[in-house]
This record gives sequence, structure tokens and C-alpha cells, in this order.
Amino acid sequence: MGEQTISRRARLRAETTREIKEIALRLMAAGGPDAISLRAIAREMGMTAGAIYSYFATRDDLITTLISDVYTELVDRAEAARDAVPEADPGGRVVAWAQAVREWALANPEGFRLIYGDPVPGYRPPEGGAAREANHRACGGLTGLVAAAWPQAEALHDGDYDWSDFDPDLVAQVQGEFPGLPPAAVALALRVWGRMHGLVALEIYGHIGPLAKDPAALYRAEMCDLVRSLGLEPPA
Amino acid sequence: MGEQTISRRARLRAETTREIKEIALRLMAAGGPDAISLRAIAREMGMTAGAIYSYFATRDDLITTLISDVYTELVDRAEAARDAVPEADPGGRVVAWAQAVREWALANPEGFRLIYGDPVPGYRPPEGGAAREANHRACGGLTGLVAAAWPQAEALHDGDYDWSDFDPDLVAQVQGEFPGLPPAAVALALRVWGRMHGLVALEIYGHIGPLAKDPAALYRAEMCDLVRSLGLEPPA
DNA sequence: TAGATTTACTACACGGCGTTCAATATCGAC
DNA sequence: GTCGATATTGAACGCCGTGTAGTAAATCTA
Repeated sequence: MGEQTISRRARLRAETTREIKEIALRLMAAGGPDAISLRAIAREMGMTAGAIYSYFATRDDLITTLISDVYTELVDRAEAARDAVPEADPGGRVVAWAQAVREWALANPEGFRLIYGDPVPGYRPPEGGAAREANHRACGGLTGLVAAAWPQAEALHDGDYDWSDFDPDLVAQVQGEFPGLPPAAVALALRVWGRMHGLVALEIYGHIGPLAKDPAALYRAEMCDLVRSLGLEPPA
Repeated sequence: MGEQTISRRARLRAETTREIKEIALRLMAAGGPDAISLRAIAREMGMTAGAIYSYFATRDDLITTLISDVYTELVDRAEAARDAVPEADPGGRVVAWAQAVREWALANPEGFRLIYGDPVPGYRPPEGGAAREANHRACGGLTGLVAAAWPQAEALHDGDYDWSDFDPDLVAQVQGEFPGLPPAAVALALRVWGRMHGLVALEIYGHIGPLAKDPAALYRAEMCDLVRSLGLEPPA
């Protein structure tokens, strides 16, 4: 039954799916998250709104896919920035990760809102979150940063944690990637995540912009402080 | 022209306004921020949607008022929690403020989204933010916490800042309330804000919940670390 | 008290939204 | 060339915010 024919249909389908997502992202970038409407997308494609239901069961399905795509892009970016700094400079890798996230967020504020805020009017994410996998990658990446600092950081952070305090999937991932790392390091990684996230979220949602003229300097200072609290040296 | 009659009309009007806001908040708490629709409110009041335009020029006006009210409530709560701890324990006051914010957010997640997220479908805040005043109070409160710690904190945080780096209104407020406090302390206050905000935002939006079983412990640890980074002693 | 004016509200219309569904066009499979 | 799956349409339903015209009542003026 000719592989080509099947793959041809599949290719057309994939192409249309890609176009839907692309237009959705473009509309979002142009007019905010609520500009993502099936009717607007269809209009842009010369189709009817109902036609999209051949590709996504519902609007929320489309949104969930978008979140996953965008989140993956963000994590890719963060990992790349981190890997551009040699492993011998763990503090620099932390800062690189953080800066990459902030710069991506500023360049794609709607994407940031999609991932970390209320994405779109009535959207409710599916069970387990919209982009469970990307979320795990982000958390795993942060755990890696903490793992590299753990020899120095361990003495600075106490508190007793148990593996049962965390999501089993995450635990499996961490124990696979960083054998010997204690659960307290995962707790620290989550805290680091929160610390990286806070100022960026405030900035993206316009709470800091009016008050401080140079949010980048604030963030830089905060990240240097973070690195020091991990027992590392901040980069020059 | 009878004072009473005027005040009577005004009172009825104020009462209706209050009822609109109350129902809006109830709808929001019940069905998420997007459940706030003029039609739903009017339905609940036995009115027509158009009637609400006698009280609020537009839906966004109503939302802005709600944000301001809710934000004021949050700041009230935080200030009260802070003031319940003696001034002799500045670290305890910091933690009390932070805990109050987190607990309020967990109890009123929709309110938190209203303030710190995308409030509602197509809502766009007015120039200068939706609740400029409450925002200033929040920021001022944090600056006060930092001011109390500044003797110890100053040595731990460098970086040169100028008053011109910050919003003039905020500068005036700070200089009035805390004379002698340098601009670097304001920068630190904003960073503290970000640090308090990060984990709560991640938790409210469901990014941490699935990963960590006890977010409260994480937050507590993070806040103790924050207090230490201000050169203070965390509470027992 | 009688008339003029302001105010609160209804009724209806407009366009936009997500979603469903029967009918139809399209096109690979045989 | 015909069959059958797939993609797409077009109309409908019930939401939504927002205007506008008209009405009824409360308030002010004389």
C-alpha cells in the first residue's frame, strides 16, 4: 500500500498542523494571548473555524500543544546558554541559564505568559499540567546546576528531605542523571527555580518596570547573590 | 436641597456598586477569573448586562477596581502579619510578611492571578498599572523591612544605584518614610520582592505542586535563607 | 404641587467567540 | 472509474462585551 501515499497524506496533515500552530503563535505575539481564536486562525488560513477540529479536538488542546512547543523552545535555549559556559565555571552556568530565561521571556512575553501564567481566557490545563515533559526538563536542568554546586552548597543549606517528598518521575530522573545526589539538592533546585522566576515574572507582568529603570541590573545582582548562596563564584 | 436625598441616592448607588463587586469576586472565586462577565453578574442581580454600565464605564474598569480592592486587601493582610511581630525581630517580620502573602495567595488563588497574572480575557490595565497605589504600598512595605535590616544588610550587598534608577513617586515615598536610606536599599527591596514572589507564583500556577509534596517547607526554607542574606536571624 | 431634568434600567441589535453537526467536496486506494 | 476515508463547509446554538434608543422612576426647580 505505497508508503509514499500514506506519508504524503501524513505530511500534508503535519504541514497544516504546523501552520495552525505558527499562525496561533503569530496572532499571540501580535495581539496577546486572547488573540488566539480558532476563528481568527481559520480566517488567516482561508478556512472555516470548524475545520481546525480535524487537527485539534478542542481549543484547549491547541493551547496545550502550543505551551508544550514554546516551553520546549525555552528549555532548549536555557540548556544551550548553560552549555556555552565550561563546566569548570558552575557559577557562570547558573547565571547563563538564568539570563537566557529572562532574555527569552522579554523577547517572548506572550510565550512566558502562556507557560507560567493564565494562558488564555477559559483555558484549563489537562491533569498533570500542560507541559509535564518540558517542566521536568526545566527542573532537571536546574537540578543539574545545583548538583554541580552541591559540594559547596551542601554545607550552606540544611533541612531534612526525603525522596518521597517529590514527584516519583522527577526522582527517577534525578537519581538516574545524578546518582548520589541527596533529596535536599532537589529541594534546593526548586528554590533556585523560584528565585530565578520571581523577578522575571514581576517584570513581564509589569510590576517592576514602572518602579525600576534597569531591571536587568536588579536581576544580575540577584543572580550573583544566588550563585554565592550556592557557595560558588559569580562570573566577572 | 436636602443633604439626605443626595446622600440617599449616593448610598443606593454605593450599595449597588458594592454588590456588583461582591458578586464579581464570588463568581471569580467559583469559576475562575474568566467567569467574571457582566452578563453573569447582571443575571445574578436580576438586571440586564447594560445596566452595569451605569456604574462602570466598561468591563475593564470593573476589573481594575477589583484588582485595586483585592490588592489592597492583600497588602493589609501582609502589613498586619508584619506588625504582629515586634520590631525587635526584623527577621521575623520579614518571614511574617512573606508567609502572609503566600497564605493569602493559597486562600485566594484567583485574587492572586488577578493581581499578578493575566486577570481576565482581553483585559488591558490602564496606564501606570491597574493598582498603582497598592503596588506602591507593597513596595514601600518591603522597603521598610529592608530598612530595618539595612545596618546588617548593607555590607552584604554592593552595587551602585542612584535615586534616578527608580520611579520618582516611589523615591519620594521612601525618602519620606525612611530618611537616610540609600537607593541601594530600594534595589534590595525589589529583589526581596522577587524572591518572595517566585515560589508563590510557581505554586499558584501549578508548576511546583506536582513536583514537591510540601511547598510550604520549601518556601519556609527559602525565606529563612532570604532573612539570612539580609544579615538577620530567622525566627525559631 | 406641577413641570423639568437627571438617573437607572430594559429591550434589542451587532459582531465575536467555541463548539457541534449534517452535508459536501476532495483525493488516495483499489 | 468507483469506493471510501478524510477534509472542509455552512449554518446553527448559546455564550460574551458593547452600544443605542426608549421608558419609568426618582430628584430638583419654581
